This record gives sequence, structure tokens and C-alpha cells, in this order.
Amino acid sequence: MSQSPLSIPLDRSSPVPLYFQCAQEMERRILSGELPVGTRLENEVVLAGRLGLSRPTLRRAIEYLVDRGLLVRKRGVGTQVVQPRVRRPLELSSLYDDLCQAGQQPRTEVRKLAVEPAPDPISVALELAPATEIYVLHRLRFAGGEPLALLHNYLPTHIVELTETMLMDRGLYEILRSAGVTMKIANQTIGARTAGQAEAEELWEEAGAPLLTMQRTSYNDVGRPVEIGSHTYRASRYTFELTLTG
Amino acid sequence: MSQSPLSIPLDRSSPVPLYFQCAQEMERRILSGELPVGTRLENEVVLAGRLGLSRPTLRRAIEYLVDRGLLVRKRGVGTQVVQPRVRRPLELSSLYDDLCQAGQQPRTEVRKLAVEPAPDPISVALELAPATEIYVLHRLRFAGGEPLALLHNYLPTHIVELTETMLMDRGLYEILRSAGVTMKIANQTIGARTAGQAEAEELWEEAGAPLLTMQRTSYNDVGRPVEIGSHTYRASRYTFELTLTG
DNA sequence: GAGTGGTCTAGACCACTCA
DNA sequence: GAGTGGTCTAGACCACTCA
Repeated sequence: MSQSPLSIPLDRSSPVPLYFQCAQEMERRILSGELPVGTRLENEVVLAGRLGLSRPTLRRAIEYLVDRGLLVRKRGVGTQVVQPRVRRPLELSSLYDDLCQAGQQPRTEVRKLAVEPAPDPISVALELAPATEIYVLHRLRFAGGEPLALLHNYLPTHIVELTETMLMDRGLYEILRSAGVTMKIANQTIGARTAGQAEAEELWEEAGAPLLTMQRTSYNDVGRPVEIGSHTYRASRYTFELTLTG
Repeated sequence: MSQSPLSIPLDRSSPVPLYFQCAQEMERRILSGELPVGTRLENEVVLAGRLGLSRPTLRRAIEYLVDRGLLVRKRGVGTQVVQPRVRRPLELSSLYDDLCQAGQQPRTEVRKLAVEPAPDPISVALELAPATEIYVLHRLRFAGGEPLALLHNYLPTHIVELTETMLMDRGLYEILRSAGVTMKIANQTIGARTAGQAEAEELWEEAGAPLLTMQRTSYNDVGRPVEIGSHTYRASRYTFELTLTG
């Protein structure tokens, strides 16, 4: 449990906040091993003085790293580097982006893109008047040349204009984001069932094969629903990974 | 979008921090509807003055509610009440506690409780020397009189002493917590498969029935692994619900 | 240009931990 | 009792939003 007199270069002319510059540099040193697991930081008052920051600003940097699971603080004891365990702090992410990042070369077939009156459960969940016209979207997502998932989505028409071309090149979340729609929160339900004949054929599986299912409703920054997804994944090729904190 | 001159009673002699008293009272008013969705708070300087708090303290209260998805802040614009959408901010929770809360009367059958040398993948994941002795625990969890899940767990022996009796009455997480073990973070992988003959019988399903699977490694506050779980749920009776934020 | 939240300072007092 | 993080204050200047 070594101590470490930390020195961090800060650029006060940068638009990047000082607490964030500080946090990022500390994160880099922890992940690179320069600050090994078990290292104890100097106390906040001394460290703030050394870095030329006020204590609240330093505390904000430390808080950021505590939230991300890289440091632990104990009152009366001190602040210590811990083994980072977070895969990712469970962000609102899109399958398309995840596959891109994993180098899986996603491809999308648009099976249906229509504007139709919303069925009752959908209009209720989207908080629209009954039978309001909405986008109904069916896609088949491929990765590495094989089908991975059937994606069904329902969206109000007023938030974005969708075309088949843009849906082939990009994930739905990215399209929404670039249209200025902010997705802030989503409720998901993950379950499993076995494949029927039709979807088995679409997904190159046998009837009775295990499938992962995910229903999701996404909400924007003021809590209005912006999208419903009802997706089906081949269990043989897909799992959900998540990190919980408590 | 009404404005609201907020007045909150604060007890400065209480050990509960002022920012938290403030946040909890605001949360109560939002959830009770006294502060309806869309309400705009006064600006931070004025509100801090009205409440008799410094602005940083008020900001800390607001931050807490922003994190929980009850308020949104926009620079240059203001702070506004939003529709709460969080089922729960995805905590590290135990199946046993969840079932209790849902009034499902969980029951546990302990199928195996043994101390055995750890197989290689387990000792690696628990960061123990090869073949270190560990607890191997198999349980069958019932809810509402029917089997719900097969629970397999692996734990180092030095962190807690387990007996069959205590495992029948309580969830594993509660036992660990009351033994002073803090679970801080967990990585989970959720997947699906179909049931084999043996587990189908244990779970009162047919062979080939869909099952949800969850592998989990839990870590304590300094990032040491404390438990591995490998669980199998009846897809007909169980789903994972979670709330994502971004 | 008026109003908003975002960042930052330089202190203060306190509760907790541990030898 | 020495050392630590937790809370709180009363300011300051700034970037952003919107009419």
C-alpha cells in the first residue's frame, strides 16, 4: 500500500474543467498501472495544495473516479486505488454501435418501414392518442455475415423522419441522436423463449432454438417516451453484459 | 410550466446532511405530485437564498435528484421536474430480497453445501491459488410454491461461514452483508438456452423449455472477488428488469 | 442583454478511524 | 490525539440560452 506524491499538469486556459482534467489524468495513470492497485493517495488537503486546486475541485475529480469504481474513499482512513472491475457502467447503448466497436461489421436489412395507426398498447406506452400514426419498423441485424437479431421498433412520427437508406447505414439510436433527440433513460425487460418456425428461418436457427428477448421503452430528457423496441436475439450468438453497482 | 416558490423545513441539529434533507423533501413532493411534472424551479441563487442554504449545498441536493432522473437541468434555461421513469436505478440486489418485496414468499432448498477444491476457472475468477478450498453451493429457489431458479454459487471460505440452516431462511447476499462483506460491484452476463432433462425436472419444465441464464462475479469495495453465481431461471416465470441511463 | 446553470476558490467545522 | 474524508459557506467569474 504505497503512498504516491501525485503531480498533474493542468491547463487553466483550456475549456475542459480542471476537475475533469485532473480526473482523466488520474484515470489514465490507474489504468496504465502508474498508480497500481492499493496505492493510497495523499489526503485531500495536501493533494489539493500540491496540484494547485481548491479542495472542492479536487474532491469533484476524486468523486468522479469513485463513481467509476477506480477509487475508494473511507472517512478517517483515506483514498485508495482499487482494481477496476467495470466493463462499462451500463450505458444506454445501441446494438449497432456495440457491434461496430467489437469489430463485428454489422449489416441491417430493413424488412418493413411503414407509417400506421398505433395499436392500443403501443399508443399507450408512447403516450399518444389512440390510433395516432407511428413508424413501424422491422429490421434484421447481421453481424459477421450471420443474422443476429430481429429488431422491431415503434416511434412517433413527429420526432424524426426515417428512410430505408439511412436505416441501412446507421443504428436507430444514432439517427435519433443526430436528429436532436436525446435518449436519457430506458426501461428494459430481458427474457427468453423458444423460436417459432418463421423467426427460426429468419435467424438461421431451428424451431425451438432458445432466443433472448428484450423489450425497451426509451424516454428523452424530460421523460417523454420516444421509442419502443421489441427485439429478439439468437441466444447462441448473443448475451447481455452489464455491470451493477450498489 | 408553472413556477414554484419552494419552502423546505431544514433541521440543522439533525445528523442528516442538509443537502440530503433538502433532496428527500423535494423527492417526496415530486412523487406525491405537489411538484407536478413540468414545474420549473426557481434559479439556484434565489432558491438557495429562500431555503437558507449556500448555493453549493442546494446544487448538491439538485444533483442528487438529477442523477435519480427526477429533475433536468439545462444551462441558460433552468431546472425542471420530469416524469420519473426509473423502476429502480439498477442496484446490486438479491433475488431473495426482490421476491420478498414482491410478496412472493420465497423458499430455498439447499441441494449441496460443501467445501471443495476450486476447479481452475473458479479459482482464477476468485483470484485464489489453484485448488484452494471454496464453498460450493447449489440451491433451488421456490416462489409462490413453484420452482423459479437453480442457483449455483462459489465463495472463498475465509469471508464467511455458511450453514444449511441460515441458507434456508435468508438470501446469500443478506448473509454476506451481515457478515460484514460489502458487495460493491458485479459483472453479469445474461443469456438463454434450452433445458436439459435433469434441470427440466428440477424446475418442473419440459426438456427443451427456454431458460434464462445469469453468470455473475461480485466484488467488494476494494475490488476483490467475493462470490461467483451461475443461475438458471425458468423463462416462463422470470425476466430481468432494468433501467439504463445515458 | 438578462437570466440561467457550470466551475472554482479559500476557507470552516465536524465525525469518523486507528494507533 | 493525530489524521482522514464529509459537509457547508459566501462568494467569484464564466458559458450558454433565448428573446
